[in-house]
Amino acid sequence: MLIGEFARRAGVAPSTVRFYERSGVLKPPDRTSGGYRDYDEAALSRVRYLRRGQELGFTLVELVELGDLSDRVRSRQLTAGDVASVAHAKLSQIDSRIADLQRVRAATVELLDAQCLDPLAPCPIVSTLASVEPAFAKAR
Amino acid sequence: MLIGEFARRAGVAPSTVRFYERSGVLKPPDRTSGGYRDYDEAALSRVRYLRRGQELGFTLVELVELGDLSDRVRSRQLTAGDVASVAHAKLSQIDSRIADLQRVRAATVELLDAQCLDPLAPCPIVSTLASVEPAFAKAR
DNA sequence: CTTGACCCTGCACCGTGGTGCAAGGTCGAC
DNA sequence: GTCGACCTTGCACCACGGTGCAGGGTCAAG
Repeated sequence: MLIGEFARRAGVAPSTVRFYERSGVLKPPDRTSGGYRDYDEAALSRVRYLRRGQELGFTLVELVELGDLSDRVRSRQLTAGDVASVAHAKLSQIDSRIADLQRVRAATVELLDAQCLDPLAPCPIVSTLASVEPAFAKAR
Repeated sequence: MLIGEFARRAGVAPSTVRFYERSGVLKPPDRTSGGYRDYDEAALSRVRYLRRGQELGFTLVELVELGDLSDRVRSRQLTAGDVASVAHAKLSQIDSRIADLQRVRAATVELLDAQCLDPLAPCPIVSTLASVEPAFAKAR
């Protein structure tokens, strides 16, 4: 499969596919006799994995690391303990992100319930976001 | 309050505060007689609001728009319907983001339960991210 | 009246995640 | 054999969210 069809099926631009290769997050495919990139289904999964992960807020570097991690697990170069500690850390990150979003969601529902339409009350979304201690804000 | 103390209390670097001003997301503060920026508590809330929103994945532009929106609601320049349609759109965005994260969370828990330690099975996180149709992936 | 901590402006630079373009090569159809 | 669609490389450029530095000013303490 040449880059045009490949990119279409992956839902990205050909230039993005070349960019992924250049960046080292997608391994260089085989080439046809004419020098064209020739992709297989595995490469398609890889790109979909990257796109999906990006949508969820992971960086390309994190996605590469995550993939490497699961590779090392499969090739038994990693103990269960190694994985557990990485997974635990990731889990608490994800949990606090979900909790944050649920707070914003609740504030949005409040907004929808027209509580924010009272010109004297502060917008619940804005005040939810504003009322945060610096120590918390620093935890990025 | 001068920029140093202000930045410390907001949990950001002074250069970041100047950047926010330059970018138009933080309104220029008063100046002391010596020409120093002189911040008040309201500015502090504003920066905390921006940082918090950024953590939740909003861009600076979105946060400015959100703030403007709630200002216009308070000054009655906007109808309830205007707000409702914006809020509805935001709500479904937030909901699908939460659902996505919960899927990744479930996959991470699976990983923790050592299901991924079977060298023959695919890592549930990686496969959750990879098994996505392009139509879905395009919906950004 | 100097020293040191802090502040000012302007400008260049950084990483991340791409997009666009020029100049040229490949290939199937006509 | 030439047309058009597609591919190649390399390089420049973009938006975003900053960071860093030079060259200079302000101000309180000693």
